[in-house]
Amino acid sequence: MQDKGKYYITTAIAYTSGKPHIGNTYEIILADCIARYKRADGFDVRFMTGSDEHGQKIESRAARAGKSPKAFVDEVAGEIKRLWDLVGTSYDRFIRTTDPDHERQIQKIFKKLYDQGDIYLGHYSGMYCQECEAFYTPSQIEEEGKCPVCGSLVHEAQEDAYFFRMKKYADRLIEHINTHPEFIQPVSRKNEMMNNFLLPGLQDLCVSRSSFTWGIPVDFAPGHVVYVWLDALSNYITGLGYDADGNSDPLFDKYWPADLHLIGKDIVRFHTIYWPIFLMALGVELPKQVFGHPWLLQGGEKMSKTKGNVIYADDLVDIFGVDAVRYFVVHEMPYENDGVITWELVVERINSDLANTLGNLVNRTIAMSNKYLGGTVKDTGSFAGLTDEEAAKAKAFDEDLKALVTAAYGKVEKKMDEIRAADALTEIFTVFKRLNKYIDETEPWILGRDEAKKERLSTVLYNLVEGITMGVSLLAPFMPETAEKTVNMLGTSIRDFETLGSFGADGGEFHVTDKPEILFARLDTKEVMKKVEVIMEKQRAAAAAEAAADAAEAAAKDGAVEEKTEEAVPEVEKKPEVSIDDFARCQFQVGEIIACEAVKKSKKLLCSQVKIGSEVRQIVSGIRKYYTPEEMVGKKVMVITNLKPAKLAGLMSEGMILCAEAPDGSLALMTPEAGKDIPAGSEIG
RNA sequence: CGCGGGGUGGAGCAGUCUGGAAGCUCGUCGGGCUCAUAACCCGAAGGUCGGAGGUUCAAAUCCUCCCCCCGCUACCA
Repeated sequence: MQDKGKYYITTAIAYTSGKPHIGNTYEIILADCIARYKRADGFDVRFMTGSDEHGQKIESRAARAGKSPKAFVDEVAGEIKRLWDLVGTSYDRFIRTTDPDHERQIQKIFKKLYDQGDIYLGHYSGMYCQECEAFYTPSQIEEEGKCPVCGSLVHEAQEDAYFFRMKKYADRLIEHINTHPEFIQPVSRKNEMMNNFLLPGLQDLCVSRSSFTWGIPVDFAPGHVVYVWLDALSNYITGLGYDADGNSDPLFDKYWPADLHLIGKDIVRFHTIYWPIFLMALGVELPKQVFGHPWLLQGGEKMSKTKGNVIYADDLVDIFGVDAVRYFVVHEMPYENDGVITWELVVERINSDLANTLGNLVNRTIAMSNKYLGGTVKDTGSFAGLTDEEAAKAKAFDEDLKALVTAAYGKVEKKMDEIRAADALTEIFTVFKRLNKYIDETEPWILGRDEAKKERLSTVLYNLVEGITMGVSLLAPFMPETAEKTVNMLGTSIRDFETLGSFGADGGEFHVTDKPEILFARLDTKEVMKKVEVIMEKQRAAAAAEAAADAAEAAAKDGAVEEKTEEAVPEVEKKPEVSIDDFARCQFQVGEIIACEAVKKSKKLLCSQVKIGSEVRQIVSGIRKYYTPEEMVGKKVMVITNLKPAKLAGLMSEGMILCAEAPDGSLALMTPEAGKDIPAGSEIG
């Protein structure tokens, strides 16, 4: 095979705070498809992925689990690696930021940057959210001191910290981006980076922390650990044996700079601004390209545990098999917009593309080869037994078929060069669709009835076997197991890409198996959904347990501050004991809702007129998601009536209608027992 | 005027940068075929490309204004 040089591809390293879902796994699968494709295409490929294991969040998760941070990340990294292996990824190294060689290099890099004046000591102050591991400006903080992102409490924090002088390199980076239009992909991201960060002026980046200990120690500054981005991003070079003192491993010299950093669109900024600047400071070449891929959404929404709609790779693989999952995620992801996954969509794709188009094609080809020719097909080149007219038609069919099949590689290559993997798959499947059509054109079952046309029949089936083999060879990087199984059944082998330009490169005779296996059986959505229900049920239970633990932890940390938690089981945070007098200060009464309408300016609020004894009060409630204005009217509800009035979405609210909140967040009104006629205004106590 | 992403035949999308016959997959309907996994092949119906203006010989594509949907943000007593 011809040598096209080296190709170094990386994925983002996964954060070891929990199990990655299929959206995260997509990135690894895509990277693997590219890596396998490049290998097959003649490149010397190095493919690296791994896990990001430091930080305060992990420190506290570990503490909660009663484990040391190392034991905790060992477990999670093991889980991540298991998933990556499960989907068949062919990485050359799975790097962990806790690997000793990585840690040692990070310390040296930090020292080097400090010594040359790129890093300086300063201090950081602001409101800090532990859950997000981020500081927020006062304007971002919600009332009650909550984090704008995750809603947990933020703390006033100040700490000594080392900073990196970003401005120093900004002009060089802008120049680089302008002169290398391929550097940031898709291009829309490039404009975002330029307009939002680079052109307004970069802020220095905090690169150390002293408020927690689970990180790589800064060796010359006790109490400081290296903060996430310098630590995590550097994996791309430490994983190749980069050495800050100039004694890098030959691997580094060979594979760096990276040809492609494949990452999610949310971390484009770090990879196209901070990472290149770090490299400039180190005097190391910049990566050639950063591709920020879109997200895979569950039915149009982000996957979240509290919504209970997370889809995991292992569950998908259990039900559909590895290759079907790989096919789905790669095929379904558009280039720039987010893709959608639902269980139903997976079934649909598998049935139409994998079972009907590919599986059935292979099956019918093998069946006919056995039925008519005893399993041996060969290119006879003969049109014996055909009329001149039939022969002419036959020739035209063959030529048309061969033209399409031999052109496929070029088309796929072009798509893969642009990292348009979904389009590449589509190109490959047009080959299989064309082959199905060829069967109808040539009608082998009719040829099979006439002994005189047997040679032509053999050629037809040979063309099919050959065409499938060529198509499947292109498919192999995406669906390795399927490709292997198919060529085994056909009695052929996976072809080198460089042979795909000509038809019949591998000889003129094949022997297909007499025991064909169904590659992809058609699936019944209902059957699949039954299994899915079981999985989702399990997941909800697990999420409930985790959320309860989170809530407990938050409560322990913040003291008994009242907080609306999202726990999924009715394990409610305990409040401090109150005296009967405290309780007696609250006044609860029965109210009857006499009118109710949705609040225009809000999505969540209902505005009710509530009759309480002789007065009518206006109360605004956040229950629109669970009750319509119509069904509210006439209900008798429990109201706290001496609550200080407040303005909500511009409307006065004089009191609060009490509800019970179920684990999933849904609400139910508290109403007097059915059958007892309690007048509106009655006191509850 | 909070930020961002969208609105293209029943569903999901491509096409928009670089104007030039509206395309793909699924579904529906009709036909063909019987080798095959009720699969495969052919054909048809179905869209004023969110709306209104404008530029142009020509607009899904460029310009202006407006409407709607989805995230984020805020209200959730």
